[in-house]
Amino acid sequence: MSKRCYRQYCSLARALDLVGERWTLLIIRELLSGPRRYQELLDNLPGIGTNLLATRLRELGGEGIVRKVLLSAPRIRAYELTEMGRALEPAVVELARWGLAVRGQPRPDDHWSAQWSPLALRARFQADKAAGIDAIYEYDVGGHVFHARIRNQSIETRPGTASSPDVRLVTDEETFLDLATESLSVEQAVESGRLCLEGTPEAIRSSLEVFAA
Amino acid sequence: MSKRCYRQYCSLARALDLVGERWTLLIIRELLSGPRRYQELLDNLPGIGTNLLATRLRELGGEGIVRKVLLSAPRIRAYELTEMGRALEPAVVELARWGLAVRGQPRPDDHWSAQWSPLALRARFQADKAAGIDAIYEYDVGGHVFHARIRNQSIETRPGTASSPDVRLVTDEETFLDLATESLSVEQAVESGRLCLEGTPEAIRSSLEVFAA
DNA sequence: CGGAATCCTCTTCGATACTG
DNA sequence: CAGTATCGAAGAGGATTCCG
Repeated sequence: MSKRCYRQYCSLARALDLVGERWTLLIIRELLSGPRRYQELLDNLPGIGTNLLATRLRELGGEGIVRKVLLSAPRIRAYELTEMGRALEPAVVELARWGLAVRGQPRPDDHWSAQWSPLALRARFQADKAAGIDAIYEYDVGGHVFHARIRNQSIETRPGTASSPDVRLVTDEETFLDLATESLSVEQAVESGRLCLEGTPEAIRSSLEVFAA
Repeated sequence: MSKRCYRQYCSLARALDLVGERWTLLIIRELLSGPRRYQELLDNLPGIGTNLLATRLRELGGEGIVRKVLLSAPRIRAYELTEMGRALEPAVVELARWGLAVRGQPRPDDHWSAQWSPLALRARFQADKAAGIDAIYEYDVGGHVFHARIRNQSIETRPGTASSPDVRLVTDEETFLDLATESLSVEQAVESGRLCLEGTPEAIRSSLEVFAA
């Protein structure tokens, strides 16, 4: 009757007992950028099936990884990560970092969302190249705005604008994807007007270098 | 007829397409400690079912994550990680680190193996407490010997003895497990003769502190 | 209308038995 | 010892229906 599990006293096996099932870590990925409503999750997880999403959310709720909340303003129901859920972030980032090397090029019917940009940036972040950098970079990818704070050779990302970013990067979704897949260089993107970079030349250089392939 | 996948251009989703299926990351965990033969994998993964192990190994082989090798001396077949496979280590460690907080106590029929001790140590390793430490610790857990090298606030573990370790820790499997679950303190274990620690008092103190809960 | 539970089909899993 | 074959059980995916 109870959920399938590995029956091993190993912290990896226990972690996988809780979040190792199909779709679970992708749900966590969605919620890592903030509370989301049921329909938003369905939209960004094409193929999941409504029953499975409901089941996963219930399980994650029971395990204390996700909780239901009422967003203020328009009081609508949504799901958000608990502290235990947010603690999965390093693991998610490391998996994504590994995935970078194996992901290849997009396939014709691959889904893609600008909401994944913060995770993509964090996966590409290279701590060793960030020594001595203390800066805030703001990104606007087709209207999805977020910013990253680089400090102590680590990175944090948050939704929304930053108060006084050292660099602002504005582009559309297609260009950002082209940059991510390295089918377009930053120089080409700027020259063709598809990418706008604001900041001192030195700050811009740093902001690109810490994510260099 | 190809394998089930998420059809998302996201490096996390791609990673999970390759290693997100049931048992896969546990197979990787086993192989992270070195080449293993088919039967060894079956023994340490109770419940996996021989067909599923064969299927996973075939898939991982096709993806370039695992390869078959012939061990020298007695020429026996075994499986080992490719470089791409070993690159999963940080992700596995981060998942295990998260699992530490949620794993609870062993359940009656949980399987446990001393071979998981290196991973357990790495999951508990606290980089911030390792500043200034450059040392080698050797562990003998019921005859399973491995050593850890701490340097630059990072840890590496390898099977076998070290040439001149700063600390040697010798214990039996049960005691190591009791220490891991924190149902026994190091002091109690030493007093009762279940744990033997060799090294200078300062080195011993450090060797415990970097893994402190 | 958004948020889920139900139903049904297909795939995967797990256990055992079997083979090179 | 290293797998393959088989089959019942459980899980996944899609459409539809129900609930508020």
